[in-house]
Amino acid sequence: MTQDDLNNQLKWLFENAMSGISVDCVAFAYQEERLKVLCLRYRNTDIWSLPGGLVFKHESLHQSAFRTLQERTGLDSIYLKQFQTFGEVERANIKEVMSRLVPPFAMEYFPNRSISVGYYALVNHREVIFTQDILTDLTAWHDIEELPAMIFDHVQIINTAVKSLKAQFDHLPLSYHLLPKKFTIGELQKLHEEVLGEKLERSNFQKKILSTAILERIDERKIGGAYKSPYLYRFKREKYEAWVNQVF
Amino acid sequence: MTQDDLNNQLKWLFENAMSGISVDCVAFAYQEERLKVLCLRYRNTDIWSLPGGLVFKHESLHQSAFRTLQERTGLDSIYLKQFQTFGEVERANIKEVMSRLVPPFAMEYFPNRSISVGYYALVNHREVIFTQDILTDLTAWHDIEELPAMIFDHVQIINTAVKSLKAQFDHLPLSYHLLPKKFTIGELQKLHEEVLGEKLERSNFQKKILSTAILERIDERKIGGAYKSPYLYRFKREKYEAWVNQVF
DNA sequence: AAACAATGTGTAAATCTTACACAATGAATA
DNA sequence: TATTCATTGTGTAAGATTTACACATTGTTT
Repeated sequence: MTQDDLNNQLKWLFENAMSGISVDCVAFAYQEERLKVLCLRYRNTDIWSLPGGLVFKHESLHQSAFRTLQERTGLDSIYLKQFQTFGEVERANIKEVMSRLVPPFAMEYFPNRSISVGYYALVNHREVIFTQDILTDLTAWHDIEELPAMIFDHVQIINTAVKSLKAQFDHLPLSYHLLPKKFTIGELQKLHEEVLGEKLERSNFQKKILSTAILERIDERKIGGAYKSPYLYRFKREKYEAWVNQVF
Repeated sequence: MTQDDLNNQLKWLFENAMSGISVDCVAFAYQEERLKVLCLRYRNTDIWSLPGGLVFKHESLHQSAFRTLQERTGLDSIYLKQFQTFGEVERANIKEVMSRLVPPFAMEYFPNRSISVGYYALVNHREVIFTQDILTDLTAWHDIEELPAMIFDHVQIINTAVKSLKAQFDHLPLSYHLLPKKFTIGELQKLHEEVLGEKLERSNFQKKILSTAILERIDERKIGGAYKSPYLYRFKREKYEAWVNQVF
């Protein structure tokens, strides 16, 4: 990677993208019974950021968010939801931060102010294959309670995304995107408790979930766990898709 | 208004505002038992649009939405809520539409594509004093079921705003912004029915509303109505403000 | 003065939520 | 191998909330 390469890449990017606007993605995964967020580390620093970037002139906001995450994770099925746009004047001290992350000659490309459209994504971390890019050298899942130092207002963006996720989680079968294909009701309950931030009563949770009939029991039990082996379930494709179409 | 005036005004505007991004406001009012939206008519045309415009380099998105509505309505107390950002590539055929609304020389200022951040507002139409600007000659309330021909995707933006309003109306005392200071439970119920799009059972509605204790009964009855005069109520300031602070 | 429709209040039925009980299961323990 | 035991699956009663409807009250309408 030479200086010319970076220069050409940035030049091309800023010529083909809209100015003053970017998309940031809060990609959630459920790993080791905790909610995690996908974060990127800038090369040779301990400064992190959300995946995201400029919007090409020929792509929609949604397409931009999808492309960004696809490049990072290799996934081609990602649940994406726009949740808020961040437009405070001082939200991103671009010049100050970027002067520490890119070579001086590249600074001319960055604007004084940028507005960020926030999307949250739900992904199955088991299917993710990370890819790095020109500016970053590490991609990692971070517990939402233990975030690293992040640029701009990215911590605030994450916190807002968590609130939106909480608010919508009850109504929608969002667990579909976070759990493995087969799972137990206990695992599903743990996920709900983690997202909602409160304990749920086991037997009532089971009845409530099963009464929606969106799950189907598999003729197979979870082995290797402690004590009695619970049944495994999976989402019913028809039911799930009916819901997707209903809410658009 | 000379051509020079318009030219100077547009030149100044595009120099001092961010490019490629705008704010559009869906201002709701409750008038004659119907939900209405504030619309603007372009001079010498029958083409309408939402109030909104470019974001100045020194103002936040929220400030921009507030300024726009304040200039139009004279109000200095407006409930504002960002609800969605619209970023489809083809959402606004700017060149095509603007060529019919402004003189040819002004066309150079308009970009090919613009992203719109949508805010909905709740206003008390009784306190509104309309003001026109350089491009528009009429400001009017339109029933959300009978919208005029509008530019770009403004009809879609309105429909999305209505959905957001519906989704939030149950949880929040939004009626506060739409009703006069004093009102009857019957009037409040009509408003709820209009927003939610369904009939509500009278006596249950009354009990539910009063059980929240956010209203206080005034020692006064509504006169001039048909048959028995109902009590008048108003929102309790403490209760309402407690809620505002709680939700931020 | 009587009729009337909207209003204020009450209540029982139906539904949903919550709390807890208990037997079944199969891994853990001895 | 037998016993223990935490987890799981299911049931049920109490409590809370929602829904439907009844009825007396009120001030206008006739």
